[in-house]
Amino acid sequence: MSKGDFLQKNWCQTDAERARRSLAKWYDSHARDLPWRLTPSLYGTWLSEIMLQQTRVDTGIPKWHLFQELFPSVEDLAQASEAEVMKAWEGLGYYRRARLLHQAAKVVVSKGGFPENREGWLALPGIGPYTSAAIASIGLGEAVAAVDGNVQRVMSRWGGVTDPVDSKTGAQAIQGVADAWLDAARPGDHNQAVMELGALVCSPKQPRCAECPVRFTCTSADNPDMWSVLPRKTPKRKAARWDLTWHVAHHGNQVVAIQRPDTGVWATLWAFPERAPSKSNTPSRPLIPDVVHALTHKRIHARMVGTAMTSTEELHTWAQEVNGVVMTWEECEAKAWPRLATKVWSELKAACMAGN
DNA sequence: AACCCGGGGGA
DNA sequence: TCCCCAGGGTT
Repeated sequence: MSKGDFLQKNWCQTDAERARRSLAKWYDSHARDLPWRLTPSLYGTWLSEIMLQQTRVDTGIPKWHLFQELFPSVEDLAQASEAEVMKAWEGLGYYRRARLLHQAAKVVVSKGGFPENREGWLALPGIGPYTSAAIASIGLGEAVAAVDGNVQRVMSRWGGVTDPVDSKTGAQAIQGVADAWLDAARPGDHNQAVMELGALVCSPKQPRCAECPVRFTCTSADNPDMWSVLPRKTPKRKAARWDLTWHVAHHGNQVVAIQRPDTGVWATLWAFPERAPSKSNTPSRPLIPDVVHALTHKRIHARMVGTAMTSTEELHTWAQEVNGVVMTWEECEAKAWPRLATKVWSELKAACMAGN
């Protein structure tokens, strides 16, 4: 490191070492009893890290238990069908994670076991810089600093990093602080301690500086002018409106459903056609009030339109046109559907059945 | 570097 | 409403 770099920093290695020791002591008494920490395994750690990508711990816990029950080992996961994995993942979002997890399980089994270092993990589908560092440090004891959203927040505030954390210079600065903090003797506990600190104390709004174990070396401690603007991030576009219509062609207890394309929103999940039946003898009618469903980058205004077909044959003809499938409601429920569908499912079904 | 990809919870 | 969450992949 050059002399100029050192002078621009408002923290030094001694501060980082103090913070590390203080944090370790704090973590000993504040670590949460998360399920994957009780009987640690590479498989359980891997599952948790994939599920917790952009997902809150409290949201991930039930799914982690479900996967442990349905797919107790990486071999079980690899042998399961993609449909089974997607159904288990239903509702958790970012469905590509489930497919990449499944693909990675097959790779792991074909190679006879889990990777033995960070580089090996990084090569697996769905494993990036953060997840590889997390698994390697927690599961293999490799001395690497894992940087997630919590760490970005803690490090930017503590070290006074004002460059956007998602810019090249900002990311390098964050990595520099995280590396300086790293406890190479117990990197797994250390990385989890930093994240725990970010989740429990150094929260996005109203951080609890009075309870913070590293406040004595922190650039932003008790300084709202600092912590309120850190971490800085490049601005994101607001969600665009998406007017979506699902056409539910139904007859008796059967409907026409489609599997969505393998790219784009809700890839490979099941849904209803967005086109209206072309030659139905009966008029279409809205089944339920329009639904507003917010995604990160799309604000969906969904209209559910039903068409009562006059026969099962007509249902099949329409299914062929849209490359769909005729299924009973019960058969539909065995597939993985977007949250938009599951949250109105019972009303949708009732409205269709009432229209027959 | 910018964009895409879900869904939910807290302020 | 807005922001953020144990991010990764694609362009």
